[in-house]
Amino acid sequence: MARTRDEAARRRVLNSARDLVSERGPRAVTVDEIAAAAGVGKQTLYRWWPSKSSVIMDALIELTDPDPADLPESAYEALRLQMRRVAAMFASRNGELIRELVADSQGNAALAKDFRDRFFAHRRARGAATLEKGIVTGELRPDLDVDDALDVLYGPLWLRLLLGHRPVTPGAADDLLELVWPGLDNGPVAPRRPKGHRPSEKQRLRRRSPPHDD
Amino acid sequence: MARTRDEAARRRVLNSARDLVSERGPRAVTVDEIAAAAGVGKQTLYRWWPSKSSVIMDALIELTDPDPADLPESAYEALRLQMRRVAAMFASRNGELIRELVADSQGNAALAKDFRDRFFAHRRARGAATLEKGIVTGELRPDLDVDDALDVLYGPLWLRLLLGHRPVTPGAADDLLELVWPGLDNGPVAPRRPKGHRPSEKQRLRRRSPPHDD
DNA sequence: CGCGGTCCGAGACTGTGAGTCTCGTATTCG
DNA sequence: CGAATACGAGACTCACAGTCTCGGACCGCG
Repeated sequence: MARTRDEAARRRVLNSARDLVSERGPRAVTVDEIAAAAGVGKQTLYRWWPSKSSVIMDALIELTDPDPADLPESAYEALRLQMRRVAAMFASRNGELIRELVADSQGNAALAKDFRDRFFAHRRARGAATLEKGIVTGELRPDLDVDDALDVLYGPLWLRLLLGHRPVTPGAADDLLELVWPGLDNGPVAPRRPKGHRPSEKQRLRRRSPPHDD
Repeated sequence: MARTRDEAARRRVLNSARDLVSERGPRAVTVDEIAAAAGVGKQTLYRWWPSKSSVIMDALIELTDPDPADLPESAYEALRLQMRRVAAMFASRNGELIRELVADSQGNAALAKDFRDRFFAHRRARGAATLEKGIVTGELRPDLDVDDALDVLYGPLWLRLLLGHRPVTPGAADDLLELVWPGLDNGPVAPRRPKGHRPSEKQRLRRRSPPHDD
């Protein structure tokens, strides 16, 4: 006995949010602008989203969901690829969106939970799957704590994104994985660590990283 | 040919900021309240600090600077202690301040730089010193990249602080160090890894961490 | 086919709090 | 002693998230 939700309006809002935000950054975009660009009343927007940040998060999730794809068999190479993808995302315009959402999540528990459940958890599950598979194949330590390992692998990338003390590059992902690997590796047993991931002699003698260029 | 800065007023501002913020959290405190509690005009406050966040950061730095103290000889134990201290700080009321400052740093480049230079860099330098000493003594790999190692050790704690997907506890610090250690350790040579830091059999068989209780 | 409930676009309105401006007073350097 | 500047107090501006109000459009149900 009533009117149904206007799906076209929903799409216009998300598209406008995406465009405006990737053009001028999330901080500089106002709710009024998103609504006006979408040709939508503010009330319509607030009927379906609880806050501006929530709209932007929906737009972000649409932007970044495509992924799965096929991963290398080797756990090492699969992790390397996954970490590189995250690094690339952090370095892109989407990284700015993510920073902003994490910022708004401080002091907004509902948004924080939404971010964890709908954005973070998905990606984390992919990493967990890779690790668990590596444990099954014997490439990774059987007693490996998957959650701790994920924190150790991805924490540094998040730290760089949010603190900005160092850039986030694909090369950084390689270095971090290489550094952590001995703690994940199943050591002397089973399928040994893949050849070729050990650093060159030049790299091995390096102590402080020069800035990466990739 | 003029009046000088009122040092007592500066102190009153920082003390009021500290008290109010630790009582009600940084988000809930307004500039007007800080100024009123300090018995100071808002103009005086803005004459010496560029923003509310800047005031809070100054208060935080005063609160958390005391530390150096004597560290264990062993690099492993020194790192463990330092990581535990950071974990404790993150879990305390100061963790909330830090989260808030990082949040405000997104989209405020000046504050971000200030935070890195005056808060983050100090603490990071302490960790770097521990690592460098460990390299000299031969306990740590001679080709260790100190910056990468710091990111790997502390990144997970920052991630938990800012994302909130898992709690930050001293026990977590222990687990993370243990996981990363094989990548830092100088392996079969020189002063071997300290005895007693290897997990018990019960712990080694654990895959996913149960919640820590310390 | 028509009626009532809900959605819609548009935009006025409110609330809040950071940061600025003004003013009369106090201090201190020259 | 006087010009310059800091001070306390508080009024003011401004931006913007979020709410409310309208007349009109849509749609399921009877």
